Amino acid sequence: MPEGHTIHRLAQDYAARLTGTVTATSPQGKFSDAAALLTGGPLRTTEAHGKHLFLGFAPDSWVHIHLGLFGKVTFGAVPAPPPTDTVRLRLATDTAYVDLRGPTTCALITDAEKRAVHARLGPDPLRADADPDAAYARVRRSRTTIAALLMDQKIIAGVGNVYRAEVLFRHGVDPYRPGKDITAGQWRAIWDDLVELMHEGVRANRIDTVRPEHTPEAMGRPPRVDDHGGEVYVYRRTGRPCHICGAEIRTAELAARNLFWCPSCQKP
DNA sequence: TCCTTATGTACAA
DNA sequence: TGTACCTAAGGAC
Repeated sequence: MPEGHTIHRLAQDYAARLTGTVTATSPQGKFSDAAALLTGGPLRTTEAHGKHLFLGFAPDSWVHIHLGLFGKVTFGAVPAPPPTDTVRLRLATDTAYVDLRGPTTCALITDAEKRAVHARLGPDPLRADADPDAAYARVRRSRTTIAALLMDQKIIAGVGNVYRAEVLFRHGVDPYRPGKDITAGQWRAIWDDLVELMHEGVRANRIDTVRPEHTPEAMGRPPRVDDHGGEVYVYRRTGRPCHICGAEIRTAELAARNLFWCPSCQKP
């Protein structure tokens, strides 16, 4: 379930679990040749930028992974069970194994190709080298809606449909507001909030965006469970009451994705 | 057992 | 804007 926090967490987990000599296989078949090249070497380093994951093996040799909408990674201890035939890449050591299924990208690339991936991505709130002003320089010039801009990985890397909906709610911003009408102060607040929310997402390995004062307990309401594993204000809550004002959460399709917002808390 | 849906992206027209 | 791609879970039959 991949937004940027998932990928940064995977970078940490791959590095922590795969120490020592690695054996690589591709039961599904599409990565067999590359797996043979990786086998016998150590996993030297891992890195994430937005939703892109890089596993560093030999010098000038990286596995570039993008999970897309369906990709999943599962970790386990040896003895590893026989892989199912959908496992694109299994990396195994003496003590652990990691299975990758359904990625949109899994390719062996060079340093230069990796640099090209970084070059087409915007700043990532989870990276220390990120420059929020570089993102705002593009946002403030754009007539495109802020909802679409937040999903554009060239502008800001790592935000997906959940963080997009939730951060706009938290700042009371109408998703249809054009980028050029977002003030520098608003952008800074949104960025700083994403930094905090996404770091918490890496730590917890899920997306929680509800402030302590708005939890069901704090508001004297029955406990609730959002079906994607985190506590949120608007994502996939179409037709249900806003946690703050009680208005019905709305949904609409925007650039082939579902957008969720509270029409009362996020007025035009 | 079939159909829908999903936290994504790239490419063609 | 539409379509293709990759997988699995949940719900309707």
